[in-house]
Amino acid sequence: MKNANVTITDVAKRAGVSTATVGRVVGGYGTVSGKTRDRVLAAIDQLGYAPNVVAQGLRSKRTKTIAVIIGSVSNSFFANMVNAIENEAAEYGYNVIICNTNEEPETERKHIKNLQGRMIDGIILSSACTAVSAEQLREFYSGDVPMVLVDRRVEGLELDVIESDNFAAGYKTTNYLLALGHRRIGVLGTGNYSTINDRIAGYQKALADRRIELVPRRVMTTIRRKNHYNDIEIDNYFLANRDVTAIMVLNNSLAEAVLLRLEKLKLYDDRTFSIVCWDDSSMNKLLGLTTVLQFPEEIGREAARRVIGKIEKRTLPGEGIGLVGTELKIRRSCKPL
Amino acid sequence: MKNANVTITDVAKRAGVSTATVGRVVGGYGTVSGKTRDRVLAAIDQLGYAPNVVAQGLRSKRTKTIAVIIGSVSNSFFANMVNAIENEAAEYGYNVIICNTNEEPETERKHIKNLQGRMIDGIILSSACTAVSAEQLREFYSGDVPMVLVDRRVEGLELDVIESDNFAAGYKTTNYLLALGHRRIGVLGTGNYSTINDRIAGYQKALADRRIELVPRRVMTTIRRKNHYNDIEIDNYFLANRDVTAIMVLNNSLAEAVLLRLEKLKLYDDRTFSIVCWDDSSMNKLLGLTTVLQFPEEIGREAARRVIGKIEKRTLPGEGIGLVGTELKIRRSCKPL
DNA sequence: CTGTTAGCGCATTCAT
DNA sequence: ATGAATGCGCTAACAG
Repeated sequence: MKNANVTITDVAKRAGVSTATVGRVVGGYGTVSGKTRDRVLAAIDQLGYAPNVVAQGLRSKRTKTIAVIIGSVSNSFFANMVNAIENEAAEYGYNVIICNTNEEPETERKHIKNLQGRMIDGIILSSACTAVSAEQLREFYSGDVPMVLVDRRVEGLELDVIESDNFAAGYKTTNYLLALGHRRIGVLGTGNYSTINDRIAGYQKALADRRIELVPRRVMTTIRRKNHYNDIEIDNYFLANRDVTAIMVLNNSLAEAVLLRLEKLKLYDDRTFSIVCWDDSSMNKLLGLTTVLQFPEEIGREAARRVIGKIEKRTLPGEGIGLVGTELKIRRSCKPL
Repeated sequence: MKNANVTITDVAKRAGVSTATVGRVVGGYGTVSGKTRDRVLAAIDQLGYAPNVVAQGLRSKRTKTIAVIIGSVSNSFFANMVNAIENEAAEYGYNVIICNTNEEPETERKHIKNLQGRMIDGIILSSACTAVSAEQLREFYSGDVPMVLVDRRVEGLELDVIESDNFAAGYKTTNYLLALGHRRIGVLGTGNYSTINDRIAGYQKALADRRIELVPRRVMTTIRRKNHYNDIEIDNYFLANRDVTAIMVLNNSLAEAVLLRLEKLKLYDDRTFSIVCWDDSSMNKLLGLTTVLQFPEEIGREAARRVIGKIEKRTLPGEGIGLVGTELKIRRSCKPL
């Protein structure tokens, strides 16, 4: 890549004007006569001048950069979200820096610390922390840099959040299974994030609506150890819950592990029960799995607009939606009882 | 996030030394007495000072940032690669900016143009361009900024490349099918990238080794229109190639489309032929698809080390491997004839 | 071993 | 409408 060696001074010399004037036409502020503008433009073109964003940043405190902090870009939900963020940001001339936390609060802390010195204009955060103490809060966020939360809420962080309507999703999915006649419905999820908790809350509400007893052992939310799942735990769940006739698997990554175990246990082949998954994939399509579709692209797009709006202190068109809907895509993995 | 408002000057005042001295202890260069170092360190700690990377960059021409230019982070191969790049870069204190080209050379051009002014230290590029004219080449790259290619080679760009050994993969996969007794083997792929071409070259070599005739109609490489596949084209392929007994699908994204069509056409269910896919996924595992595994993490890791090595003009441990091996994961989708 | 000084490229106030 | 001058926060000579 060519280096940005040609500076505003070179352009000024070439055009026979001062650097201030060049700055005016490049930055589009102040007033410049048509004639000099043309001359400057010509010089810029001839020299192939591109403004040095770093110098601009140092001077103006704006680096046209936003950071996205997520668990991992390998997660397809985040990948699609980041993709949308990047596309949207590019529209507005922003670059995006990605930071993987691997879902470790400590790594998240490090990234934020590192970002301190980078004069980032804004942050989009899907935090690995489920709750933040007052003290941490100060370290994490003191209001200088615009920040929006995505996908998950964080207790103690009063910030804009763009997230799926997880409660509604859990509620309508459970109702769908209930309508098919299922009464003993299992739930498997991972982590203590608001996403999972909201979905489970929706599930509970649906049961309560029909005065159906909630059996705690049917809800399991801790099946992970460092990015891979514990097969034994999954097996034990199914052994202890042979009575369930339907299950909801709240994570896309978990679904694969569960199905693999079910195949081993010869449970899924027997069509012993119905199953609903979260987040679509080629697997879900090919296997005909009924799936709750989220729209990470929409969440990403909106999050990008939201931060950029805050950065530029203006309202971007379409801004305002914090809750993004979901769709229950019915395929053939749920049967009436 | 807190802003990086406390500067080197504040620290200097606090510690009762000059800014130069602070710079020395922060930057770890020059010589500082133990006593003053302690005083500076204490001041830094008290003030919560973090160096302003933007100012550092402007001054030292090093922003500790590398850019990754890819088709899309939504592509799981790239997502895993980017993930590894970010992890590795973080180890060395670098941030990574992602740029999606959507596989459009024009968008790629725009990103590179934008990057010009950002004082990026290095670039990792998976180009949407299959060949670059000498003129374009000059615009793209003049050697000032270290750049390495990943996944794909670009004709006319004499740069380090980190890629899968696609030729070997195509060769061994074809030989595997030949060993099972297949003689009429179909190939479906997308794009004119070196990846696809190399795999096909391996296929051709394997056939030639056994003096088996190459039938052009069995090789199809143009089934895409703007990120989605043309079902009719896929159907036509299979109608025109009813005689093939095995197929190799060279793209992960294409595999899904192909399987979906096969399901519709009732071809796969009939076990009419054997199938090998590229790049693993939950679908491949659940469906028992024999798959050529690539290692995007390894490619990403190596690419990161390579650019950083070039940036810092030193050799990082383990550096040097440009060709990353693949693994033919045999499952149950290929049957002897 | 440490301080002084001079920019890096640009935006911006103050003159003119 | 335009130019001169200043400084953003830091590094790197150069002195001492």
